[in-house]
Amino acid sequence: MQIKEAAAHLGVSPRSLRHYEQAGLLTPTRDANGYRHYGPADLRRAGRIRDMIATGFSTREVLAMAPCLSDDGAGACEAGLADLEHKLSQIDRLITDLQARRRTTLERIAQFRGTLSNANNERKDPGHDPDPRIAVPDRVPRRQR
Amino acid sequence: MQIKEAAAHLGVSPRSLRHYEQAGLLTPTRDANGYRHYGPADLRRAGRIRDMIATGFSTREVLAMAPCLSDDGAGACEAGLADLEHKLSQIDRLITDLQARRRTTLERIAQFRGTLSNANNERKDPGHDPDPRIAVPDRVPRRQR
DNA sequence: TACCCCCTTGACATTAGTGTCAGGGTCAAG
DNA sequence: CTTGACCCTGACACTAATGTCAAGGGGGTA
Repeated sequence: MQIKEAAAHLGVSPRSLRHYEQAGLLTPTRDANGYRHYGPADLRRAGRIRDMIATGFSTREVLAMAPCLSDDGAGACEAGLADLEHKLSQIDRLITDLQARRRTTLERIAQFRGTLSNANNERKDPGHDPDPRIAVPDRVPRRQR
Repeated sequence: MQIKEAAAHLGVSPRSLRHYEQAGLLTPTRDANGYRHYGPADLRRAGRIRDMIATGFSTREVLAMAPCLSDDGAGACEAGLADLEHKLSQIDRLITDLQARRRTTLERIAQFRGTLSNANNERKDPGHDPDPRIAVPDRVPRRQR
């Protein structure tokens, strides 16, 4: 599969695929004419990279846990595991918050619609009090290099 | 609470807080001397913004769903809701993938350790075959402006 | 009062991801 | 053989997030 088709499948630009490759994250084979060839494994890997990038990882960070990215090889993944779990917890926190906000928002909308449909209902918002806890992620000013 | 303390609580730099403010995401009050004052609501909001940014949203995207960000007000949030659910699904996909990869990685490590502790065990990796489906996010080249 | 630490705004620098273009090759269809 | 649609590399541009510095003010404490 050539780069344009692979990019289309992944929903990214060919430019981005080349960028991932340049960052050392992806190494598609080359056809005799020098064209990049993306096999199924390359597509899976690229999909993971694409998701990582889309979720706030930098290519350097992804590279740091590259061993965890490949389909095979349980090798030197321990190093990246900490980073991975750590980012996972960050994302979990956000997800939880997002879902909570989504729930309360839907409730508000439902209530709003209810208020509209029988306007004489004077029930006030009970105040559902979002979790006031401030989650503190570790400050990593910018990956040293 | 002044900016330095707020930033410390949130795990970001004062510079970033000013940046969020400049992007129209946050509006802390000002003390008589002109210093920014961050109340609990400001901290909660800033925490959400920080998480959004850390998870790949741009300030423009966050701004687009600003109504959904405040503690109160179920108002014009519908517009942002689509974006929000949409990104939520992206994140869900990644989370699922990450958790799956984490599971299999842990399995590999466990197996590796097992292989080490009794080296005469010649059992091969059964090949757990990660989901080959390539999830395709919608291609949004770059938010038009 | 002097000192220190915090604050303000504004400017400039850096980095990452990405778009886009130029100059040139591959290859299949007409 | 020409044409059109791909591909390649390399370069330049843009944007967003962030760091950092300069110039100056606020305010508590020795």
